[in-house]
Amino acid sequence: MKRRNTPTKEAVLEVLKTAGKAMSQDAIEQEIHMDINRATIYRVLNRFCEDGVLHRIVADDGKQYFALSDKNDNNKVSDNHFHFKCLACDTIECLPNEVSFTVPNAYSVAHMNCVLTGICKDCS
Amino acid sequence: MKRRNTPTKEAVLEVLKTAGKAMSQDAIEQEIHMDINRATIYRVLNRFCEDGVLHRIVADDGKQYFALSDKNDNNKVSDNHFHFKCLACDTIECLPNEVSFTVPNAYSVAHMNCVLTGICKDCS
DNA sequence: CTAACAAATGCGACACAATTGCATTAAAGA
DNA sequence: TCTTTAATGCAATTGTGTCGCATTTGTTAG
Ligand SMILES: [Mn+2]
Ligand SMILES: [Mn+2]
Ligand SMILES: [Zn+2]
Ligand SMILES: [Zn+2]
Repeated sequence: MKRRNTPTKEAVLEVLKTAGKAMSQDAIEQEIHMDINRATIYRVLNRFCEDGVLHRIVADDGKQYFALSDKNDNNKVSDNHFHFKCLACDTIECLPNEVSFTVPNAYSVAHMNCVLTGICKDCS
Repeated sequence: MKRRNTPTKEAVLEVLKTAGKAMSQDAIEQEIHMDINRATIYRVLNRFCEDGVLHRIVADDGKQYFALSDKNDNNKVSDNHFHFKCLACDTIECLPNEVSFTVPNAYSVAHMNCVLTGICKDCS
């Protein structure tokens, strides 16, 4: 079960670091200058999510997008921030703003997927 | 462009009213005791969303769920509340709690899709 | 009540995202 | 260098949602 270092892993991570925004599998594949199989990219992305290196955002198009995770002090993944999808430039990004919520009694929240849609700073 | 009343429309609405929670197309189809085509149900649901009768939630499984809209005073649809997906009973429901957010300067928000996941009151 | 128009439906095909089984390749430690 | 098994490529598969087109049916005008 120990993870191995592979060119694919590094390439995927590099693309996401450079982009600085959330990306889908096909967007990543386009940016990678290597011929890597679709399924492999998905597997790499899923493993990164399991390991807390990335986090997954599901947008209202039903597609999965992936972005780097900043782990906090406790090495715990935090997906507790809003995401923003721009209707103009079609970019999905992590906002710094935390999701603050209250839920009715006896509900407990394990994780969240919150996407705001509108016009981003670059397109306004 | 004027809408017509059909048995399908009424059946779909009835199912959603009775359920009192968000449902996917296939869940609705199972609950309807009529043989209605998949595409037709989708078209009915889409029309209801256009008309503000329903609103659409995209969960983190990438699927669309539909729930009744309470229109507010101005007859405007409000999807600005949290949704909750229970990991135990697999139910998706509208929470009464509003989504309050702040976004960085020059961002403008048109709509939102916020789903919290965890354990609901019935399952805790 | 009937005819005419167009909205709604059924059916099949399609598009697309994501996953899976299985044979093959290659990373890492001994 | 050898062994182990994680990672990959490929093809097939699953699943959701949409679309074109012929047909049906709700609505309204006459
Ligand atoms: Mn994020
Ligand atoms: Mn809702
Ligand atoms: Zn933008
Ligand atoms: Zn529950």
